[in-house]
Amino acid sequence: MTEVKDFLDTLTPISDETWAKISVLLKPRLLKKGAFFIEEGQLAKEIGFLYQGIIRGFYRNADGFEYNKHFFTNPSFVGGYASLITNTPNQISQQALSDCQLWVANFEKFSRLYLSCPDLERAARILAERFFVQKEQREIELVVLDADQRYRLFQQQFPQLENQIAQYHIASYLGITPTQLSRIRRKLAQR
Amino acid sequence: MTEVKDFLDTLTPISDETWAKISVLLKPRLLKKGAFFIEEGQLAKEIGFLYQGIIRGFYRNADGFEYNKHFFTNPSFVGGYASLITNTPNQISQQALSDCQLWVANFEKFSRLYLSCPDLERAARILAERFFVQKEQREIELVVLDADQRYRLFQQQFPQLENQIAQYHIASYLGITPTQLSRIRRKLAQR
DNA sequence: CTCATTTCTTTACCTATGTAAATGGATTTA
DNA sequence: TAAATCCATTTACATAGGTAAAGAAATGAG
Repeated sequence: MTEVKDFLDTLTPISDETWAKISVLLKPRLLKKGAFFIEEGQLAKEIGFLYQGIIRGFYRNADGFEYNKHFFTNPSFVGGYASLITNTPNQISQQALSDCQLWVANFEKFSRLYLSCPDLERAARILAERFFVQKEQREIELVVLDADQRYRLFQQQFPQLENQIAQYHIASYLGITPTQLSRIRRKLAQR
Repeated sequence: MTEVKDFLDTLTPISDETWAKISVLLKPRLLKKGAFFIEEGQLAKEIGFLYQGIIRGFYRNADGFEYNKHFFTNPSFVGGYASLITNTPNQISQQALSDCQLWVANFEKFSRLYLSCPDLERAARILAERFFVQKEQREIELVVLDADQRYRLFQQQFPQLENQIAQYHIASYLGITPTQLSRIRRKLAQR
């Protein structure tokens, strides 16, 4: 479980007492490629820590249209964050794009520790702040950049991912169709 | 200053001791229509609480292109949140769209209170979580909805705002040009 | 009230991207 | 190996939205 402790310590130092309380909540879980960690429409109950593998988080509407919001690569927290926080049903799903290994905890128990562990609540604050900063950045990119700039940015931000996942997942992350991504790739290759 | 206390209490109850420490940091400020609270390129130093007026937060690139990320209406915290958190220069600016009244505090002093006031750090955590949820929602809307659906959503979410600010500010919030917004408005009016 | 400025709308044209369908390569399954 | 499936690419066409410029309407200053 050292993966979790190390990650938390990068946010803020976690005391041994706090870590003792956290660690008893963590259970190992394997997720086979294609399996879901969370699905839309359900109330999220668990928070996960991905220490091996790739997970996509995506929005799916009633027509079956899918938009890949994010690719999670280890190390990273995963889970229906908005659902956990607001206690409303998940709008998004998370699915393994490779075989994955996680530590999983009940979020209700986890977040109850905030009351007795200010250092953990601090870590949670810092994590939420970082999530916000990431989302704000993504928002700007979606509006200000066109699709081929977003594609090149994706290549920089996830350099190892392009060969590991399907093109249509990348297209979906960029907010375009596989057709358009193919056009962009052709144009870029012509130089 | 009760506006600030009341707002914090909606996040989590704030003790009298904590409030005493916060309140000495707060200074009143007037912002005339058109004035900036923060500007891009600078390091943010202050956090503000808007209790009267309208402020736009926007991104501006090197070509002068502007994208209105958000409209702040009272009551609301304002400030270069990402800049404050990450201690990097602001990417965004915030400008008064009407005469505004704020309470302003030095963020460094404010956030140092987290160490001695767990209830304030809790409020900060909850606020960051809410900001994240808002941004995630906005991201989905930008990708999944087309411009006229986003326009109708804007009308619902800011019902009082449409008559108070310029069309081109709304267009910029929607991620389109005033030309396109005008086309959308014409089409909607024809029904 | 009048003139000047700003904002909104309209038009013509152009581009990025979507849709649907066909093709061919790659991978999986029988 | 053969068949079936999945995936990336390509093509033709349709549409949302951008750009530039002009005109109309609203706002503001003197």
